[in-house]
Amino acid sequence: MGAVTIYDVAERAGVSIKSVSRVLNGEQNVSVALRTKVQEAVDALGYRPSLSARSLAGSSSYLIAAFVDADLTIEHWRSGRGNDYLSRMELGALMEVRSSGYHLMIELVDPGSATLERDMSSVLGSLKPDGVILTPPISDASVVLDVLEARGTPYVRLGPETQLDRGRRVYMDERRAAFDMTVHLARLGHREIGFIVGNPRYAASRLRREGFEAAMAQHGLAVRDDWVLEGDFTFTSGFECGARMLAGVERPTAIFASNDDMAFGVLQAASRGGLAVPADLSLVGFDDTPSAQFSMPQLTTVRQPVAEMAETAARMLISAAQAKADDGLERVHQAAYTLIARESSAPPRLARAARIPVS
Amino acid sequence: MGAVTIYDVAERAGVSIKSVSRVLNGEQNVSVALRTKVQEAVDALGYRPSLSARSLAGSSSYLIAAFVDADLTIEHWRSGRGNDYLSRMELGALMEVRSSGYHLMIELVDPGSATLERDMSSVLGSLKPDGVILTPPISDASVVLDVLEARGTPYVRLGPETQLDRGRRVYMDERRAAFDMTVHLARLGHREIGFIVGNPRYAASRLRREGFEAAMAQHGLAVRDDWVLEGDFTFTSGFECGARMLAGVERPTAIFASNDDMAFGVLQAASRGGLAVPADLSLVGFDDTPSAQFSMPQLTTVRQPVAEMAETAARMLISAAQAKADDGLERVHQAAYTLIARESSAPPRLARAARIPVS
DNA sequence: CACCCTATTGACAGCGCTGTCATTCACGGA
DNA sequence: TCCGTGAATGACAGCGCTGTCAATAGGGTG
Repeated sequence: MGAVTIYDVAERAGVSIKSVSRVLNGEQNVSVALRTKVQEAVDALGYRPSLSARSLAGSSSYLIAAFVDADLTIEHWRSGRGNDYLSRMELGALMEVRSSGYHLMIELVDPGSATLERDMSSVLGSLKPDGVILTPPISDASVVLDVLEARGTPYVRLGPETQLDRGRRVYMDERRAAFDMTVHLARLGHREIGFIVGNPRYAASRLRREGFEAAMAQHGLAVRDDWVLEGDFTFTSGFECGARMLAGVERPTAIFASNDDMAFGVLQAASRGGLAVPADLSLVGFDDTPSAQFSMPQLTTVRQPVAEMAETAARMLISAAQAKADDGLERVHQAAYTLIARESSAPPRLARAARIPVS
Repeated sequence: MGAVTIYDVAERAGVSIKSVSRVLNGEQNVSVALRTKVQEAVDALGYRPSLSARSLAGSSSYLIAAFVDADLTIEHWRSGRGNDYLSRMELGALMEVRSSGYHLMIELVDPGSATLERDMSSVLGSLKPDGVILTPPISDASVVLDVLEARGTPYVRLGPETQLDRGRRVYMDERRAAFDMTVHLARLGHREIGFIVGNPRYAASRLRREGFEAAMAQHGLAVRDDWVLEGDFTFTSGFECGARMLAGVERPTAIFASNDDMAFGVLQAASRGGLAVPADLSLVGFDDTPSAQFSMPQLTTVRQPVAEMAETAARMLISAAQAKADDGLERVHQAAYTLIARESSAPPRLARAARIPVS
């Protein structure tokens, strides 16, 4: 009943199990005749090697694990909301992994756990993954890197900020993307630009802010303290920051939120305050969440190619697992972002008067 | 170096490996003294049994697989968009699986493949999962059910429509939810209600439509053919259907889209046509995607507890795997939906004249 | 022709567990 | 006293592969 083993294949092909194994693993020094015989038997029987037997006997497990922050996941789980980043990451990893005959396993990691080191060892010990993908903010958990290195398990960090010399990484130039976005606003004619910072737990928050500030400086624009507010990447925090920033007599003509969710919060706040976007206020975000295309107005934002990045990460790990020598392999990959200008950003109204809401 | 095996534990505890195994698996007839000794050694060494060895030697693999439609996934992957349903499903499954020491593996299945049967056998053969969660539209792929049954692998179908007697299932009463939503509109005073059907590939599309029609009938409202349009669950299709439905001289005072994405499409179309929601048009969706809270107006919709459903599914599978006898286990579970009334639905304007856009 | 090499194939041990069967021991009844 | 019984533990054989090492067969060389 589907329980086809290597013995069945060997018997049918009239060869030893080792030869079957050789063909399956594409080893050298296998005659064409053998290869064909085995291949035929494999096809006829619909044989697929058992993952567990392979990983138990050999040095590779054909498994790639993705480590995801447990807190973040629990938070999403509680709120009943999906995680777009995670989902896109997975899609990418899945596509790559699948085409190479590997499997993907998602593991939750709690970087705050007192027993983190032990937890990690346990997971790695019981799974023996050939490679691990670290997603933010795990990418920067140095204990995790330590354990991984101690075990010699190859890993790729997605969007890490610290200790950039450790391990492999795939990242996007967040700083420059934020810079570009700010320039986009400046070019439209905005001089009074507000900024909403993201969750300090994520490295990206700092980078985006830096990019913003650098661009402002370069264009000779003042960064006003009361127009740089701290959010935490949630809609609610965006709403609050937006409301606060727009409440004053003086208010920015454009707001750059560190992510789309917060931008939607600002949009809501603006609309409550009777301000039209982009007529009265230009608004831009970051991430290109699905909603960015559905919102009214559609949101100008930066698209991060998360799926592609995960694909690259998976590919790096798989080639690392397959290569005998560890050199000559790509260790760092920078992914290209895209600034997507949609409806929510436009030139500011020229007359100051015009900025007073009609109500 | 983390490579702790059962032998190490046995040695440290001064017992046989079999005893360690017994304690680990909570078998009967184990003295308290033994249990404590072993437990101590396990803790001290930070031991975790190897997944592959366990699954190779024993009858269970501690693995739950989720089968996901490959086409759908590829589509999402291409568009660079995450999959909210999938993400929520995973979160739920992950939480449950994790608390029981199981692992979750996502596998893509192409139900249209000519070699589907073989593919399935291969995957099941190489993974040997203790249970499988089927997501729509795989839940209704009878070949998949066949193979699963032939191998005796327990499975849970999420939201299946056909062959309801097969396997276990966790579902939501889509029909009744759509019924309730329609009643919600009728109670607000709407008599001219349009409907946008979902992708025919999904069973839910039919059920939602039936619920709509039943409610209309019960309230003595006419279902107009030109106000029931066929979409495919995408924003674009919603936009098109919406535009078409709102273009005529006569147009509905409310539109019920079979999912949120299409509702957003309608919203866009309405807004292009100068219609305000909900003043000129009430609009409701289905799914409660994240955007539903961020949109303006916020969307009235039905929340499907996907994460909970997946949790339940995982729990069913795990208890099935652990139970010796297969009886007395829950095989069918109905999840509760929630109708979330937000800003996008309101009473229709009374005067017909008022429905002409001000432009 | 003896001899060394390389290409090809097979035999076999073992990876770290679980399942099966055997062993031991204490206890109770005939 | 002897035997049956059940509880507690251990010995050992695999699960289905891969890694290692041995064996065999050509092929070229001096």
